Amino acid sequence: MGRAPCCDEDGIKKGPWTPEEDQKLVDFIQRNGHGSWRALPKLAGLNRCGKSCRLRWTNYLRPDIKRGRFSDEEEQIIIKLHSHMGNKWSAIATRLPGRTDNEIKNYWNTHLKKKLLQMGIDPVTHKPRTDLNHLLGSITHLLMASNLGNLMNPWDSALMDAAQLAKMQWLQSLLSMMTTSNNPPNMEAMNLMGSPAFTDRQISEFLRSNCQLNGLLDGSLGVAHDLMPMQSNFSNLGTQQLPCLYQALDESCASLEGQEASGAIDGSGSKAPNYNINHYSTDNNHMVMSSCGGTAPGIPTQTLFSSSSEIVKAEAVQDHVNPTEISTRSSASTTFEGWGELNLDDQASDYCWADIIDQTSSPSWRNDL
DNA sequence: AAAAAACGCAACCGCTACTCA
DNA sequence: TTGAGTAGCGGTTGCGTTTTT
Repeated sequence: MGRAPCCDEDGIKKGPWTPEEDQKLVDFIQRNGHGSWRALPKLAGLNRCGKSCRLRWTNYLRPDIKRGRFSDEEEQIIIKLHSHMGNKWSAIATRLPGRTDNEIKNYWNTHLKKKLLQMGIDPVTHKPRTDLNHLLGSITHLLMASNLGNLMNPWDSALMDAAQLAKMQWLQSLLSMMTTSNNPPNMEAMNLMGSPAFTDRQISEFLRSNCQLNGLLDGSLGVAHDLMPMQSNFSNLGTQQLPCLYQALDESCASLEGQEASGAIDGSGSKAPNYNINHYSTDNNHMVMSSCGGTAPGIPTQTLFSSSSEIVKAEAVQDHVNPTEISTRSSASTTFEGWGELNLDDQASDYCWADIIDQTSSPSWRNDL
């Protein structure tokens, strides 16, 4: 090509438009039409490039532009059209009179995308989010809650009831199966998880027969087995309540992934960690384990390291835990303040369970492993 | 009350497609 | 057919505003 950009001349103004410039542009176009955009600035007495004038006119000054909030109907139209067309903003804009492609694009990126994510819908594919990463995130979220709760009093079965304990143990084992090559998924277990209703006794039995043999769980499993089995009908949960769960998960993961390691990890800073949690995620074919320490739930800092199928050998940096215990331990050596903010029995937790069970019961998920 | 972080939007940048000589 | 000029598109950035700490 080699053509010089239209706006690289010296002295051409850039940036926000002033009301005076707007008025000049509007007056000129109303009198003469825009004609050639390249010639327009000179003719209109504007020290702007033609491209800038065109954008200002089409995105802001055009008289038929609709201002204000997008209606629910408009939102639905955008979502529907985007599911068919993707990021074809100009094509979408032709179906929404008075809205510009730029406005729709901005609205999509700042509002609708988040909205879909919170509804558990992938904004790119417009299908439910069922990826393995997300599942791991869900599991990790619950494990984090589990670990934090146990720090308070790991042996108090009144506070960590049988159902909760069984769930957490099961999660640990599930995670191990997903991340350990020599522990292929147990089909019996998968069938159990896929059933519409199962009891904690069933979960407990499964754990006892499968996981303990593999050295994945510690003796605390018996607590769950010996207490009254509570019926857990996870699959009956409504999907309309998923948004809050996904939001919580996203926020949780974002806070984990966005933080840099700091003095809080090694204790050199003023804020020594008073809790520790582990976060697992996948990075292509590698497991990534994040060991996190912080002073309050929701704002952990992290150290990141990865190895191929060897997370159990990864070093637990900040609390010096025996590496072989990483996948099974349910408590940390340090104290934790503010654990009460994490309630394993809240609705979000249950929806998370529904999500996990739903996903792990599908044949495709098993194949992924 | 001040500082920091998050948010939202207008404008810009770079690329591609189209037109025309 | 080729290449210059132009318009349009989608991604990204910068900055003012709002919210949170």
